[in-house]
Amino acid sequence: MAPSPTSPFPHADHDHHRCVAEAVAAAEGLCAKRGARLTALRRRVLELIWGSHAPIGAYDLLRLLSQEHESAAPPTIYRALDFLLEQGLIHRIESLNAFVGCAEPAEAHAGQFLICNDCGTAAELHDEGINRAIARGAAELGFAVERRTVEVRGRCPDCQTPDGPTPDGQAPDGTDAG
Amino acid sequence: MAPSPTSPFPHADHDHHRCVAEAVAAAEGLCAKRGARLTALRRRVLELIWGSHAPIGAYDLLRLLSQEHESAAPPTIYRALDFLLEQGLIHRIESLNAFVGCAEPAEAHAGQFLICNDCGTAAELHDEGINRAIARGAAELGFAVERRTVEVRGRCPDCQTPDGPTPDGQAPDGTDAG
DNA sequence: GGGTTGATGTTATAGTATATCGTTTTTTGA
DNA sequence: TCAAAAAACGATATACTATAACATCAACCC
Repeated sequence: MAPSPTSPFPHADHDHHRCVAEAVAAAEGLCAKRGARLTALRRRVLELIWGSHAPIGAYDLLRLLSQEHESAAPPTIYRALDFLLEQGLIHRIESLNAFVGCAEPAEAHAGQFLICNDCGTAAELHDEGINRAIARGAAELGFAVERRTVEVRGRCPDCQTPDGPTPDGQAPDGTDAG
Repeated sequence: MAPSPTSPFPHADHDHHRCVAEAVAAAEGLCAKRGARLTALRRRVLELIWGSHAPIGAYDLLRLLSQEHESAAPPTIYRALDFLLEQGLIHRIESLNAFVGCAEPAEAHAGQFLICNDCGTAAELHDEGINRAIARGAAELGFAVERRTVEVRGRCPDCQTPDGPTPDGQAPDGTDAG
C-alpha cells in the first residue's frame, strides 16, 4: 500500500525550507495567542529541530546552535526544549532521547510515532483506534491513564522500495540512521 | 474498581520472595532449554530486578550489586542487562531508563506497560487490541512494523484509593516514585 | 528609580551508556 | 589431556544525556 498524498512521511522533493517556515509561523501565532514568549533563541531552536527531518538529540542541537551562538551550553538547549515541550510545539521521542517538531501544535495531545530504522524519519499519528485500545486495556485493570507513549519502529514506505531509501534519506546500510 | 485476582499489579501482601524465586526458576529453565548461559552474575542481576517492585535503573542495580560483588562496574551491569534483554527475561522502560522483569519470558513480545506515577510499579500487558490498532494505523501509511513501545503513565488501582498508595508502595507525595 | 519577573550566561555536576583492552573461564575438539 | 577458540568478566576510560546552582541581563510595572 502506497502512502497517501497526506502521508506524514516527508518526501524527498518537498519544500523543506517552506515547511520549516510554516511550522515556525504557526508557533509564533500560537505563542502570541497564549502570551507565551517565543524568544529569538527558542524560535531558533525550533527552526533547528524542524530543519532536521529526523528526530534530533539535544547535543546535536547544541552543536548546531553553537555555530552561531557562542554562549550556547547544555542548559541553553534544555531550557528551550522545556519551553517548546510545554507549549506542545515539539515532542520528545523516549526511545531515541531525541526531539521532533509537532505536526499539530494547536491542541495538546500525546504523540504516536512511526520511526524508520533506515532513514530515521518519524511520522506522527493521531490514531484514535490506538488511543481507544489503550483506554480499554487500562480500564480493564482499573488504571487511570494520564500520559501515553507510543513509539513504533520499522521501515517507512520509501525505505521498503528495492532501491532503498530516497536520496533525501540516509544509506540503506543504516549509517546515520541513529 | 479493585483489581481482579489476576491483575498484573502486585499487592502489598503478596509473597514477594516467592515471586522472585519463581521468576528466576523460570529463567533457569528457559536458558537451559536454549543453551543460554545464565551465569551467577546474570542470575543475581535478574533477582535484583525482580526484587524491586518498580522498574529499576542500571546504576541503582549497580549500587545493590556492589554491596556483594566488589568488582562490579557499569559494564558489569550493562552486559548482564544486554543478556537478559536478549533472552527476553526483562524489558526496558524507555520513558524511565529503567528495567523490569518480564512476566511472560517464554515467548518473544513487545512489552506494553501501565506505569503508576505514585508507587512506580509497572504492570505488563499483552493486549492484542492495542497491537491490532497499531498494526492498522501503520498499515494505512505503508509502514512495516518491527518493534513497538507502549508505555502508559497514570495511577494504578491501589493509588486511586482515598488512603493513597498501599503500605508497600511509596508516599503519595511522589517521593521515591521516580 | 526600584522592585519584580522571566530569560539567559556560566560553571559544575549528576545520571546513563559504551569503547577498549586485558584476564579468566568455559567450551570444543583433536 | 591439552591447546585453541569462544564467551564471560575485570578494569579503566570516555561518551552521551540532563540538571543544579548561582550570576547577570532585560522587560515590565508602579
